[in-house]
Amino acid sequence: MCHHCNYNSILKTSELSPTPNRLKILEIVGNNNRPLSAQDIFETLSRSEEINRVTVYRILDLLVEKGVIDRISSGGRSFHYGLAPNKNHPSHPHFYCKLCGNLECLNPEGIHLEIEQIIRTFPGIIEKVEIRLDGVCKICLRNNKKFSNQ
Amino acid sequence: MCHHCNYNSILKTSELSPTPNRLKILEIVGNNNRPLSAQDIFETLSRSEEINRVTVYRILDLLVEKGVIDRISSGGRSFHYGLAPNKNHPSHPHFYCKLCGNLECLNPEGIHLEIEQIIRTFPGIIEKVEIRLDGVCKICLRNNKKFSNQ
DNA sequence: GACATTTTGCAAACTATTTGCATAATGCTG
DNA sequence: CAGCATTATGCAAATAGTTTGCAAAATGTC
Repeated sequence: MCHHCNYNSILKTSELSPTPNRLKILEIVGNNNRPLSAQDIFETLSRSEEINRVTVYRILDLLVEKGVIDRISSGGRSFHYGLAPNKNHPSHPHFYCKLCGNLECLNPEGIHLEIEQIIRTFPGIIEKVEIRLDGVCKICLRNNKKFSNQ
Repeated sequence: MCHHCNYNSILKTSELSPTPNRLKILEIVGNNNRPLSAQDIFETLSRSEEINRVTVYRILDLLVEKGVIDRISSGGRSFHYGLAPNKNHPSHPHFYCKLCGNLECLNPEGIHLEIEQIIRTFPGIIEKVEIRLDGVCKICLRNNKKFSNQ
């Protein structure tokens, strides 16, 4: 969730004209506290607008390409999208619940990743690092006897 | 790649009867130095055997469920599969090349992940941690002028 | 206002994976 | 070893998520 971002100017500085659709999709991604799937975004937007699913995919691709948002592996079949790390939003790990399929953001301070050695010695280019924890979330744990005694 | 594993006994201790197909799939996964997609495994196996793609998927699901192998998010659309961490194979990060789509294993010693605080305070169950670096691999870097001056 | 460019929609294709159901193989009991 | 239950596999079709091709609509430019 971002209260410091001017989405309009983010689009402009990324060489993207701020069309209504782009703006709305970026707002949905940015104002959410967890990475959303294309389907999530499509459904959210469809509640107030007429928009085609393909348009959502294309805008998401554009935003990823320009580095405005990140495409995140959910642990399930679909990609999820969240604001790319910047000064207001430090890079952070995610948690994927294998039962309900939800993806949530974890506190960036909880994790210390030392990776300099790899970056220094890796023969290619490293552009981003993704850390994901998989398991069962609090809610599914409560609803699921099977896991409650582990 | 595993030279210390007796796949047959791994299957048995996992309550799985060591059918020829299961054994062959586990061998392919275990003897490879990078996580493979179901398609990779299917193609490899098809060179010597008649096997159905669905059987490959089902066996992979079984092996994941029993904890013999890990299902790894590749960064692309398909899942990849590698031996689950054990005493011979410490958990390690992966690198995904966004150009060629290959996934490779990185040295486990290159990365230090401190995660105890999260594990201690997380209200659900954490079963596994996945670290993936994304970028452009050495080979694609060489073949791709576009990236060679970064 | 005419023309070029960009953005969106729609239908259809495509990739990876899963499901349902039938057959084949295997294991167990007497 | 026959009969039966269980497990493993195959095949066709369905599904989920995403991408592509092409045409229409919207926008920007002179």
